[in-house]
Amino acid sequence: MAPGRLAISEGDPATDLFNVVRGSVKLYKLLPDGRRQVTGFLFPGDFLGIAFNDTYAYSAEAIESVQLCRFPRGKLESLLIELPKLERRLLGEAANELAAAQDQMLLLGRKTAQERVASFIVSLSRKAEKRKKPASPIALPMSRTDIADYLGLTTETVSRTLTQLRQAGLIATNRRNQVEILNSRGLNDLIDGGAGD
Amino acid sequence: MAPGRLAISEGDPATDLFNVVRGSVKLYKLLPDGRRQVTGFLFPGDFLGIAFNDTYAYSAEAIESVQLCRFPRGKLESLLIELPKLERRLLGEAANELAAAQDQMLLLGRKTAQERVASFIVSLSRKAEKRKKPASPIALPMSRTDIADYLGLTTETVSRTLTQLRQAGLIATNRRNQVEILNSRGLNDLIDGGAGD
DNA sequence: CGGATATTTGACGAATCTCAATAGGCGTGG
DNA sequence: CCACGCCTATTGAGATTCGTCAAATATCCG
Repeated sequence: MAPGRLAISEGDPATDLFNVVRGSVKLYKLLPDGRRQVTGFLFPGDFLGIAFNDTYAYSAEAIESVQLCRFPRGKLESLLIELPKLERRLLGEAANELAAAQDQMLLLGRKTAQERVASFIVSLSRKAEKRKKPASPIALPMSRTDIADYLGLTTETVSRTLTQLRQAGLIATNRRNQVEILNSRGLNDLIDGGAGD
Repeated sequence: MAPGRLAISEGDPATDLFNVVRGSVKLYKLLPDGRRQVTGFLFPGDFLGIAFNDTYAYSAEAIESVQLCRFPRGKLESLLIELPKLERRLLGEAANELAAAQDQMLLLGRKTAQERVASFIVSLSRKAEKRKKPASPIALPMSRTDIADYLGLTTETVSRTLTQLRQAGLIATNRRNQVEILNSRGLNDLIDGGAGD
């Protein structure tokens, strides 16, 4: 699936469940006037479309070229009955998403721009590690606009904040949209106001 | 359980699952320096402690005097095996929480103070309806501080915004922490920038 | 190499926060 | 039943962070 291609659309009937095989995906919700909130980024191994309601709660769009593994909802139902372990697995996935959502609420409601960007970088780094990838440098396949809409900021503020972090010697930015973590300790201190306040 | 009493604490082993029988509960996360994000309010019928991980992701505190129905985790496991329907029910609850969390991310990341407060009032009104209670007037059992920490604002901004909505003729405030919705249409227009922008 | 797009940087303004003071509500005790 | 005191909510004035608008620079790709 090509970059920019829509996988699912908010409000559509939730007919399928997907698993990301390759590439990355962004999830988002829109307001009528175009304001956008990116609610998450998905990477290989993540599930897409965990909606036990009738319709999807958000839209999903490919960032990089993406390969998805599709489970039609109907077959899923019977699969769940055959494989109770799968249901438990999905339940676990949902719980993880829920915990991530709560962290994100804390970020959006109470963190400063600097704390948000630092949190974002560290969070991507940790996710990369979980996928057995190096914790640094980490790729930022999404645009500044996507990051801004994820962090509740503007692209300008994201850009300025990255510059600050770079000037503070905490990170370095590669030309290939990669971020290298130079001072992991310092970055972690920033995340929840432990220092730098 | 008396108001202010802690039901579960962030990071504690997730030993129990609760159902709210009577009263209301707030869920929240804290930053080390005391900043707080309220991630949700629970009312009768809602589940508390849906954490399939080892530990709770947030703390929970009684707002009004609360009565909880407790399911020890161990018994729950066997219950789930006996009653697959319960597991499905929990899955549904988790999905609903997830959808609510995404709405809240949109609110925290992209809505103005006025839109946040209007959204909050309407959302409480809808929840009240689901519990077969009148859609107006609605009780606000939580303090202004709780509301502010839920909406990512300060108590002062919440207070000022309520005053604005009152002066605009959209709501009336009872002395008993109740809000009456005078102009439902107007309030709904505010929620996602449909008008008033 | 050149045009289009994305990112960075700059100057200014606005929404919200902070700090401070006032007013209102509620319980206790006279 | 009313007065006092405490706590919460409201209101006000000024500060600050972040957003807006605009321009410059970098990157991508044909």
